[in-house]
Amino acid sequence: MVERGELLYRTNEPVRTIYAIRTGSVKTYVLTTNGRMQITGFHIPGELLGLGAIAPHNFTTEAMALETTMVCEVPIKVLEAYSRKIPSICQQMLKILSQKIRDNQELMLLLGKKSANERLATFLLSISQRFRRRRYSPTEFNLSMSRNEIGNYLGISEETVCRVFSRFQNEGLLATERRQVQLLDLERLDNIARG
Amino acid sequence: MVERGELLYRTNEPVRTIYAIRTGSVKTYVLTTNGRMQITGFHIPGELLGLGAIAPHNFTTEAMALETTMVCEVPIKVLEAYSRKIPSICQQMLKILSQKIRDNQELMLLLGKKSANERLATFLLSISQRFRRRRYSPTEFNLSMSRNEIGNYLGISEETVCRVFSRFQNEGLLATERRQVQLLDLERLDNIARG
DNA sequence: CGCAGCTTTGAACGGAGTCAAACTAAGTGG
DNA sequence: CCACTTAGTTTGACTCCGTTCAAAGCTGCG
Repeated sequence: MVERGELLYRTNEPVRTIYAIRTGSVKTYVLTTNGRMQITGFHIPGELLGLGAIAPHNFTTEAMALETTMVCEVPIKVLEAYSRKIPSICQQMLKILSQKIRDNQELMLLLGKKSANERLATFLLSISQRFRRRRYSPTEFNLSMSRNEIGNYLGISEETVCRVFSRFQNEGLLATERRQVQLLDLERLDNIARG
Repeated sequence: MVERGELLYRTNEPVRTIYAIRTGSVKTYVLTTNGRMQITGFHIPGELLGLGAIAPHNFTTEAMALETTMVCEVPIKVLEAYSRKIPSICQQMLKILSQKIRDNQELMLLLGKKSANERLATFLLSISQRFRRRRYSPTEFNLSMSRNEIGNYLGISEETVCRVFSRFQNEGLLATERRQVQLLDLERLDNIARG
């Protein structure tokens, strides 16, 4: 159980456990030597955290709770014990790391090649799809992260995030009241996201 | 043996073999549905290609030779056979995927948070370090990729790449004649790269 | 030689950043 | 319970970095 703003782990810390999110949400990010931050992911219940650092043995990212969050901690020792008994565990872990690589590739494409409109549309649809998979409403949800955090993640300023939200609202693509969002035209959002 | 411009593999193709580069160089990239491209890495002798796609079983990136390149192909079957005999192979693969995730995190930081100057300085120093590790000169080398490809990788236009090269040359940080580069002040470049 | 591709530089434009200010919601403590 | 504080959101005005468009120069190859 961690409160908003608390860290699950920090950069360079040895990896002792990995985390499964039960409730709440978490952001992960990397830091430059001079303190700049790039958020690399937002994580919701059902997702695993920390596996990406399992081979270097030290965390390369930091994880902070966006709200009160319940996590299930799995000690590395336990994981190793299982993987000796069941070799397919290693296959599973390869699969999870592969998925992470693909997610990162998508984010790089966004950061390197997309406009502000395309970035926010992509972001909202990605949230929508993850909620759909978990049987939450894919069109009406509450964002647990601030405009600032969205902007950081998407590589744009928080003001630009606000402006794009306003534009989308004026064009009837969505309705938003602070962090409450209702997607009104998924198809058109999809067209924008694809560029 | 592949010639400049030839593909080692393409997106969605099933993964039958992975590749070790012997000589030459290769770029890997992801594509959007509408054909935009983001280069995700340049690869030099000694590096492995294709492992990132081992779990989804289909390539998510494409790999193209930047020049005449010799690769050693390792069939997945062989890899699997070994990994049944030697479990530590799986650990090795986890390590390689972890490294790839860290590389991608660094690139995301660059794409999301760095200026054009910082991007090119970071890029040149990264090349420099990789050459140093392979016992090539870390200060004098020949780039195998075009300005256009550098720009695509760094998320800036080819013209901006040219302009930053010119700036750096005027400030005595490096000397460049087309693709031949000589780094003259690693320390100052490092300061720029850190931002 | 002549062409095609790559590189370089200039000029003008524009999207997003920055700075600033008004507004809102949510705490917090008296 | 309410005044006050604080964090977050929104909008406007201006600026600037990097893009785009255009043109000229260079290089290597057929």
